[in-house]
Order: sequence, then C-alpha cells, then structure tokens
Amino acid sequence: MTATRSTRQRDVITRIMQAAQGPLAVADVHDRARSDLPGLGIATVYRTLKLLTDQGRIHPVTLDGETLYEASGQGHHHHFSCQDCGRVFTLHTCPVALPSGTVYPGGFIVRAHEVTLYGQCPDCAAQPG
Amino acid sequence: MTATRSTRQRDVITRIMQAAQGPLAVADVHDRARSDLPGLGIATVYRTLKLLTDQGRIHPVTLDGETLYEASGQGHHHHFSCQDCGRVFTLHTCPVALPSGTVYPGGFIVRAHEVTLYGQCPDCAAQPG
DNA sequence: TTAACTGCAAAAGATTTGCATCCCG
DNA sequence: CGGGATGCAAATCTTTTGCAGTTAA
Repeated sequence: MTATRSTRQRDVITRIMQAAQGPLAVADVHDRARSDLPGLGIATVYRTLKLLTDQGRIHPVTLDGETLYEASGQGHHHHFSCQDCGRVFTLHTCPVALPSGTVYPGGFIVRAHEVTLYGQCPDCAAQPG
Repeated sequence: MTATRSTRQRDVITRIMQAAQGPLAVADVHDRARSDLPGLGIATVYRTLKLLTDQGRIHPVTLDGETLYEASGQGHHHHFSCQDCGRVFTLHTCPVALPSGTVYPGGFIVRAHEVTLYGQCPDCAAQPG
C-alpha cells in the first residue's frame, strides 16, 4: 500500500482549506499559501488539492466555468454568488426540499441537488451608488 | 456597423442548438454538425457559439466543470444530470420559490437562482442491473 | 467586388506529468 | 537509507487568434 506523508506544503494547504469561509480557486489557494511558503509551486497546489479531494477532505464546486474547492463535512449547504464583487458565500439554509429517492416529474430519481443563488451580497448592498 | 452573414455553418449550428433536448458540449455540437458539414473546423464552432451567445440566442451552462450551451427563450427551467449515463436533461418544473428581490437569511438579495438535480434518468432506471 | 467567414495552424491559458532532487519516517 | 513529495519545465488539453483563401450579398 502507498504511504502518504505529512509535509509542510500539505499542512499549509490543508489549513487554508479548513479556514476558508467559502470555496476557493486554485490561484487563491496558491496565493494564500505563498505567505507561508514563498517557493511553493503551482503543481504542488494542484497535486495536493487532488489528493485532498481523493481523500474526501475537500471537493470541487464549479461556478461560472471556474473550478473552486471547499472543505467537505460542512453538512448540506449551497452557494450564493455576488454579481457585484464576484465572491462566493456558503449558505446554511436550503431553499429546496428534495429527499434522496424523490421521483421528479418525468421519472427522474433524485439522489442529490445543487443550488446556487445569484444577486447582491450584504457588503455590496451596503455600498452607496 | 458590422454586418452578420448567414452561412451554411451558422445555419447548421443554429438548427442543432434549437433542436437539442438539453444543453450540449462544444464537442457534441461539432460532432453533430459534421454529419452535414464534414470539414467543419472546431474554431468555427467556438466562434459561432460565442456569436449566438452574444446575440442572446443561446447561453452557457456549467456542469461538473464542463461548459455546455443551450437555446435561450425556453423560459425558467433547471437541469437534471444523470449520474449513470452523463446526459443532461431540461426540467420544466422548478423546486424552489424565490422571486427576484427575495432577501435570503444573512442579507443576501436574490436576483436569480440555478438548480441542478443529480440522480438516475428514466432510461437508466429502466435498465436491468 | 469586397468585407465577413472559414479552416488550419500557431498561440494562449489551465492543468498534468517527467524527472532530478529533496526530505519525511 | 529509500520511497514519497516537490519544484521546474515540458507536455496536454481546451479555447482563442492570425492569416490567407473563400464566399455571401
């Protein structure tokens, strides 16, 4: 069996993912990680995000064509994408009630669902103009 | 002002988009169009899809990291992605009730929403095994 | 006729991979 | 020590762009 090592790079990236308030792009993770590890290569970020994904510790979210990553195990939730500032927030309330196994009109058996809301975040709504 | 011509390539691609039962990937459009136009270049497909998008006749949908395109003007609808066969279907009933302007918990002002359901389509559910 | 359109190939951007070196255990 | 991990650069893949030939109007 293949061993998996603990390294400074992995520790830093893992901590960043756990501390994030919403999903992050690969470039965001790279930028944040370089505060601690200036020489960190982008390839290591990709490899580590893939590793964490395979381990189920994080998972990808695709939004407007961009692939973002967020920590797993935060329970059922969805996202809000601000059309003004572009940031993505995690929503803790779910606007749909579709238990796994629900049969949708047309005979579609629902196992999971994803919802993304678009609009203006509180910060942008508070901005004048 | 810049004129826009009608060409055999554009006609074929436009017809394909209008006839599609759900969103299509660029490669799908290219494959289908080559039945009529064997020499069609992929660049023309990209250019035509962008043109149609700018004209508002189609629009992109991102699913599992893939960019798909579908005809516009079909009214409010969502998608169902089959976890078995990978096809994407258009749903004509909406599982959420969020009128534009709704203020979501946390102060998020909702302008639009997108829902994707995942599970098994009727065809795959009917398969033995 | 002639400016827009097309196909091809080169270019650009994002992600993956080969390899020599590094370092965790 | 020894094999997994890393950084760099080369390789892939997807999408865009430059160009010379083609074609709609």
